[in-house]
Amino acid sequence: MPSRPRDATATRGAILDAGRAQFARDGFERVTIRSVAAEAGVDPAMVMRYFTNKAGLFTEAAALELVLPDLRGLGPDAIADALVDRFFALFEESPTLLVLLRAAATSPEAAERLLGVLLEQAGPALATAAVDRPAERAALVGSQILGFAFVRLVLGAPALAAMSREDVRAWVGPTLARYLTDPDLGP
Amino acid sequence: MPSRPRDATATRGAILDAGRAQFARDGFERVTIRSVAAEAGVDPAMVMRYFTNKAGLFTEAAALELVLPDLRGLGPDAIADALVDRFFALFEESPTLLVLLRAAATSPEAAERLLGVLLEQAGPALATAAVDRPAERAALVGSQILGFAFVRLVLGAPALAAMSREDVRAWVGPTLARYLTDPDLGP
DNA sequence: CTCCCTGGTCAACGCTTGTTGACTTGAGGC
DNA sequence: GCCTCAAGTCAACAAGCGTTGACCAGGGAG
Repeated sequence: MPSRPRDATATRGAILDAGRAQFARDGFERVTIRSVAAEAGVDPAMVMRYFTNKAGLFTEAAALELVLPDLRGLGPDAIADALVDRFFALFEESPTLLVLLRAAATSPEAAERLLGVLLEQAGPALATAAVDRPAERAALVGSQILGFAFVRLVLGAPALAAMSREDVRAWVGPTLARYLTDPDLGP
Repeated sequence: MPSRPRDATATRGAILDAGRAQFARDGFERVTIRSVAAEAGVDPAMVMRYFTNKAGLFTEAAALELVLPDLRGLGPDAIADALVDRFFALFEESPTLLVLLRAAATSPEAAERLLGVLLEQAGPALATAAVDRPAERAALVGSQILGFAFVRLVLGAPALAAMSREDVRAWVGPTLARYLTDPDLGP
């Protein structure tokens, strides 16, 4: 056994990383504490020590801050580009949003958390760019972003999976811009 | 005990209905054969008798035919209205598509099935209305429809959940129309 | 060197799950 | 009235799960 040096924060981090990776791949229920511990090279009891629960591990693995850019004063095209770039980066830099997206489909708690992210983080930021009806417009932007991520990353549709960041900008950017700024939209 | 009359097709149907309802509410893994049997008022062994497997029950509960309308010769607005109406009805008349949407998030097999529905059923029908790049345009339409359903039905966002069919037409119809028919879209 | 606290191990528990096989019951054909 | 086969019941199985508590070890402080 290599028996790594004893380091609480390191093993805690290893468990959290392994958990996040598995939650992103398999959702909540298919992930077992034993499989997370195995991937982290750790005893299953360590998971309980640091996260008390499987739910506790998930809660921490799914903690998310969108940190959206300031959209005030930008034109429709610039808004769209900024949003596409930010979400593109968000999905690339960490699997956290994918964790939440996957789990939300089968867990009411996770769904509520993702809805909270949408309403409390994305909502206010997007509202600053909406010409009217900010709740509807922000939710529609969220629906297109999540739907795109779902079909691209979860279903793995080739037509969307093959798109580069520039492609995504060109294809869905205008939709996001219009959802926020088109005054003729809505009933 | 009321002891209903012995009727194979009736109990089979009761099991299938209960299974579909629970899969639509909870996804695949949270549903247990015992809970389905209980809701159907039947012994758990009956589920195995008629569907051999939990997977077999799911396969049958998730069988889906979109039956999209013929879009050829329609203008952009008519195309959008027809699509919104059809999917609105699809989600209302049966929980099957919701079953597939929920399960796809955590099961590769279900994801492949939903992707198959998208590529083999929605794809060809939508391609008849696409000005070019039919694969990309059809997938984008699918992403917006599934994303809308996800945020409305799974997350339960109030702004989308409160929309009537006419509201949905007015808000997302133009997006669907442009994804298919806007010649300036894409890279 | 010795204490002791923290990080880590181990084996087991109780429970639920999918699934099985042997059994019982009911109704229609002779 | 009885026989038979389909429909339905019952109890149990093996496996996997989350979780627990008692135990070991190792390294810095005195």
